[in-house]
Amino acid sequence: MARRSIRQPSSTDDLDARKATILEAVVREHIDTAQPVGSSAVAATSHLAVSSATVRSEMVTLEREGYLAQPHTSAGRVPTDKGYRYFVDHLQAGVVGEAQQQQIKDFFANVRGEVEDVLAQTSTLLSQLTSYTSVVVGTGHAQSAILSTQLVSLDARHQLLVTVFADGSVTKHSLLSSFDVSHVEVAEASRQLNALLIGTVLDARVQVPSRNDHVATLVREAVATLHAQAPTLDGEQVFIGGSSKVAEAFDGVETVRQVLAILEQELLVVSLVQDILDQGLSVAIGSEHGFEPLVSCAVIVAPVTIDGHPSGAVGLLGPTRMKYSEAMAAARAVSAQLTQHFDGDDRA
Amino acid sequence: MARRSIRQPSSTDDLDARKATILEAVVREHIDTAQPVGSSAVAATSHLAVSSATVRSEMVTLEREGYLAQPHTSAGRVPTDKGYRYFVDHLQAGVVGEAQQQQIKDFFANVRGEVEDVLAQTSTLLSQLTSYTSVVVGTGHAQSAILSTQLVSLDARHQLLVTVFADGSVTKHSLLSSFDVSHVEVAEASRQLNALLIGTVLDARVQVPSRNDHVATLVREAVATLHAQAPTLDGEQVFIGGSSKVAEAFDGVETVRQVLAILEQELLVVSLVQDILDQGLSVAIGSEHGFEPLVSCAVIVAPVTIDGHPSGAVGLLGPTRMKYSEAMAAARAVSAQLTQHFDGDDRA
DNA sequence: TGTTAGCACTCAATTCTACCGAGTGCTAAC
DNA sequence: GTTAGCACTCGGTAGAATTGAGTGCTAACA
Repeated sequence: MARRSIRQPSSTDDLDARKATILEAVVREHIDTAQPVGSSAVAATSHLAVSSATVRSEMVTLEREGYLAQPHTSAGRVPTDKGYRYFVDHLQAGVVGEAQQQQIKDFFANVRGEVEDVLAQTSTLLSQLTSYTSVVVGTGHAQSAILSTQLVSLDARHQLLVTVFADGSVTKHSLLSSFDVSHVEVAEASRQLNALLIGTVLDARVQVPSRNDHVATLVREAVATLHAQAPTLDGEQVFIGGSSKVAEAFDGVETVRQVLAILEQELLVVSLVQDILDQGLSVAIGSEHGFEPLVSCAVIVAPVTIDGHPSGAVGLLGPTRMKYSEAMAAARAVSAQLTQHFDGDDRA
Repeated sequence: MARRSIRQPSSTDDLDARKATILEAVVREHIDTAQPVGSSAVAATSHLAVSSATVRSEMVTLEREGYLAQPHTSAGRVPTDKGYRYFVDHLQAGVVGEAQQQQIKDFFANVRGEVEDVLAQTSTLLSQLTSYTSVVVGTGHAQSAILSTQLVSLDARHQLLVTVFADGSVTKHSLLSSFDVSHVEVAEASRQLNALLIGTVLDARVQVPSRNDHVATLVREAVATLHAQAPTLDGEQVFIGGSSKVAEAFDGVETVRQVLAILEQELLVVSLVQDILDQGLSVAIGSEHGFEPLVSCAVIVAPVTIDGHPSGAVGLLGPTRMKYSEAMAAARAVSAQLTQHFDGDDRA
C-alpha cells in the first residue's frame, strides 16, 4: 500500500492581508470556473482597490511561496494543494442552506429501520445534498459486550451461530461438524455458550469445556469461530453513496476509473477515513492523505459519536476544487444529526 | 420507471450462409477494434473467397434488413442491436480459458465465510475474470421457513428481534416499546414467539395473543414487524463488483455517469436481472431490456440454483460490443460453480 | 517605495484550408 | 452472380494563420 504519513496541516505560514485576499479570490474563482484565474479577474472580483499589475506582482510571490501554480506561461494561476489548505484553514464555518437543512430534518424525522439501513440511506442523502460521493463508516462492535448467542441447527451437520451484541449488531457464523448433532445437543450447546459468553467482549478469554463429547466440541468450535473474528474488527461497515458523482466531478476518464477503483476497496476507504480522523483533520487535500491515486481529490470527514464515544464517521470525496464550505457544512450537519439520532429515540 | 416489455429474441430471421458469415465478421471485427468495419476488411478476414465488391452488395442488404448500420456515408458498417442478437443467437458456446478456469477453481476451493461474503467475493471474481462490471443477486428468503426467533433486550424499552430462516439467513428488527419490559417478560415473549413462528413462512397467518399485558403486546408487535417485511422480499441482496470497469468499457463520460447512476439503484438492477431471467434469456442487448439509460449496454445473466430451485443469478454488464463468447462462458462457469458450492460442502 | 499604465511577448486554443484516404455505390464487363 | 474499375463522399488530420487572454518588465508617478 503506497501510504505516507499525513503532512502537517498547520505548516502554512501566515500571509499578509492582501495576499490572503488574492489567494482566496483565486481559489473561489477557480472552484467556480475550473479555469486558471488571471490577475484582471482577481482585480475585478476581489474588493481590493488595486490594479491588475499589482495583483500580478503579488501572484508572483504567492507562486514562489507555493500557494499558486501556472499551467503554462501565458495562463492564469491555479491553486496548489497548499493554496487550498490555506483557504480551508482560514474559511469561516459555512452554514447549510434552508432547503438542505429542511431535507436533512425530514430525512431524520422519517428514517426507519436498522442501523445499517440508516447509514446506507444517510450516505445517499449526503451525496444528494452535496453532489459529491459520500462515505459513511460505522465502526465495528469489537468492544461491545455479547448480549446473547444462539446455536441453530440447519441440518444434522450444519449449525448457525447467531450472536447479538450490546450495540445492537448481529453476526452469524456457520459451523460444519464432522459428526451428526441432535437437536437436543444443539440446544444444550447453545445454553452453555450463553452461560460462557454473555457479558464478555470478543477478545476475552473464556474457559471452554475440554471434554470430547458432541456438545463440548460444538461449544469449542463456536467459541473459536467467534474469537477468530475479533482481530479483524468484524462488523466495520462502509456505505458509499453517489459513486456516479465521480464521473461528474472529474473530467479525465482515467481519473474517474482510478477513483472508482479505490472506492471498490472498502478496507482502503475505511483506513483512509480513519487516518484523517486520527490526525484530527476534517479535510485532507490532494497529496495530504498520502494515497497516490487520489492526488486530485479532497476528502472531508466528520466524526459520529454514540453515547459520547467515537463510533463512525461520514465523509465526502470530491475534486480538490470542491466547494469546501458547503460540503463541510453538510458533512458536519449530517454527522451531528446522525449522532443525535443514535443517542436519542432509536437505540443503536 | 420507463420500462417496456422485452422484445422477442427469436424475431431474427435466418440469413443465408454468406450473409451470416459477413455479419459475423463485422461483429467480431467491431468488437475487437471499436471501429466501423469496411467491406475490404471483411473480405480479407472472413474466409469467403469473394471480393470486397460482393461483400459490399451483401452489406447493403444486411443494412436494409436492420443488422448493420452506417455511422456516415463514407464509413464502414457497425452492428445494430439486431445484428448483435443474431450473432449471439448463433454463437456456439464458448469455453473459459485455462488460466481462468483455474482461477475459478482456486476461488471456490478457498472461499470462506457466510453466503453474503461468498456472493460479494464472487462478484469481484467475475468482474476480474471478464473486465466487465458484475452483478450477483441473491434472492430473498420470503419462502423459507423460520427456524428460530429470539427477542433480546437492549435496554428496558428497546428489544431486538433476531430471526433465523431455513436457508441460513438471519434478520434483525428493533422494537421500541412504550413501556418498560423486564428481562423475564422478554424471555417469555421470546418463548411464545418461537412457539408461534417456528416452521412457518413469513406470510403465514398466525394466531397472536389478544391479551393486553406486556408479554402479549411484545409478541404482537414482533409478529407485526416481521410480517411487515414479507411483501418487500426482504433479504434480496445485490453485490456489484468492478464498477470501475464501467469507466473502461464506455468512452463518453456522460454514459459512464448514467450507467453508474443505474447501478446505484440496486432495486432497479435486481428487477432488470429478474426480467431478463423471466424472459428465459441469457443476454439482453441494447434496447432489448427496455431501460432507456442502458441502451448502449448488454447484460448477460446466468441463474444460480440451490437444491434445484432458482435462488439467484450472476450477471455481467458491458457495452453492446462486449466479448460475448468469453463473458457468457465466464458467467456460466461461475454460476455453475456457485450452484455446486451451495449444493455441496457448505450449507446455504 | 509601492503602485500603475503601457507594451512587447508567450502560447494554448481556435479557425481555416487543403488534402488524404478509407470506404462507398454504381456500372460495365466477365 | 461476380468482379474490376471508377467517381464520389466525407470524417480525420496536418499545417498555417489568427486570436486573445494573460504574463513579465519597465518607466513614470504619488
